[in-house]
Amino acid sequence: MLQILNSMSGQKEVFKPLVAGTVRMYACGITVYDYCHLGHARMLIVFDMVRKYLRSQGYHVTFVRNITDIDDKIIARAAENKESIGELTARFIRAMWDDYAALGVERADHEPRATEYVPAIVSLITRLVRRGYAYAAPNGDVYFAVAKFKDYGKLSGKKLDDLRIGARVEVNESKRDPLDFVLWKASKEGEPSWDSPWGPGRPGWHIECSAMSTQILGPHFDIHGGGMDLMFPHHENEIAQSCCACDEPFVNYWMHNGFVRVDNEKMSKSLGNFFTIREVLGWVRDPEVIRYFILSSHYRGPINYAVESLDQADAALERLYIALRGVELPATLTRSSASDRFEAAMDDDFNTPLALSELQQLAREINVAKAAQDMQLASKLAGEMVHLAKVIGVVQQVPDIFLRRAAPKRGPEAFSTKAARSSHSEGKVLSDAEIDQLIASRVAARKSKDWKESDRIRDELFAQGILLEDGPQGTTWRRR
RNA sequence: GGCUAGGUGGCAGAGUGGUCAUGCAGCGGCCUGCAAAGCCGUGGACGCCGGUUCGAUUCCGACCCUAGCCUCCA
Repeated sequence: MLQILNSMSGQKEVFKPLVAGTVRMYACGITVYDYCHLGHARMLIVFDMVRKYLRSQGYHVTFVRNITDIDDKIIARAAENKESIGELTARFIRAMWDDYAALGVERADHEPRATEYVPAIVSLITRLVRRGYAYAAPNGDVYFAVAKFKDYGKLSGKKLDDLRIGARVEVNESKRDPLDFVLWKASKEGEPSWDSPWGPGRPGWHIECSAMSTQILGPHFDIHGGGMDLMFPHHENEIAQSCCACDEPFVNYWMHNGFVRVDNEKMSKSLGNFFTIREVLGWVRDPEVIRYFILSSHYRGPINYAVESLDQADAALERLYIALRGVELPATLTRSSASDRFEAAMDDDFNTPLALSELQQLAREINVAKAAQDMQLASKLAGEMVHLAKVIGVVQQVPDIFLRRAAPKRGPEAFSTKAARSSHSEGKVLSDAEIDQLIASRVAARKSKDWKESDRIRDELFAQGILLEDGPQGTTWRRR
């Protein structure tokens, strides 16, 4: 029985979909004006994991992740780069998809773009104006009147009066209440614009998500997710817009993932202390390492980026792959109590660290079976492990492919954003054939008990990052 | 100032009112020509102060500390 910690209530709640057997979920996607960073990676991986797990439990999942392709920052960046907005966003959308592919994050069922939903946005705003929840200001902007929505602040636990006291909102003469937020922005000279009943303009950020989610999933759906930083004001505003426009409850379960920190500070574009996904991909032997790192903490808590954490994830994955090495996967799947424990962990608000520990236990059992020469049992357990791991998107490769991949060299820029970004040259890499040849000479040396020569070759290879292991079936190698 | 998370062994990171997390690192053993990997065993922890309890790291209260949100941000 799946339980989800609902940000709205702050409680774990038993998950009950609106329509039996189906789940409709929406996650706020990316504003495409730069490369995705590790913070985005966490959001992407977390909700990909949620979707995969729900699917593995037999739900038919419709997943929507929007793309914000019109926004102040996009306009500014395009001007800075002297390229068109369309070129800029197309470039970063492609880059984003490459990052998805690398991380094993599946594309959503729908990836609506704000610019393609302007009619839906305009009609939603029209409705809010007609119902008295929004007003057009003299300057051509349209604002949502926060005070008209009784439940405003419920998600983030804020009260309107408290917000007004702490408000750092810039003074804006057009707003009736400083907390009112913009639904439609009158366009300035040279900015992209769409026609509307309030004159040429473009949508505000918050209304996009309401329009796209409602249009695709309906006015009331199951799960809405995003980073913690979106809880206020973005999600709060979405709730206000959607509820006031549709008189429906909007979302049943709100999920928010924690931040990625670096040097104990939130990683963010505005602080400039971010590592992009493509950078970090260059510092791990395999993208699965990033996924394992992200999923080895619970999605809601904070995680700290450190090269050491990547290495720990690498070591943990290595152990799983070493267990699988030399074991044939079975044709049919069998379940043991490990599957029950794995699912119990996932059912408990997606406790991936605990679920991963079940995989580690399975690795031990496989190793024991292998040592006892019980290859049938080892195979059975390996099949179960790979099957479970698939649910969260790790351990999906042939063991030797993972184990023989070279660990990349890292410059100082991998350790801190403060270090200068620099490129570094890769050392010479031995080919598999060369490695096999050296191993063959060493096997010969061992046969004649020439330990000195045997160790010399092993040391030589080790200096190249290649680790030899002598087993009953002969000598195998992997990189470290 | 308001609101929200969180403080667990050398590190990372789960969890629980009284027997085990898990991974890495350490120690002892088995295996190995020696290693590596693996297996078995093992030490080490719950921010601080009170309270409830037969018993609290786990529940309650105060305090200290950290991060986040209150302005764009996953």
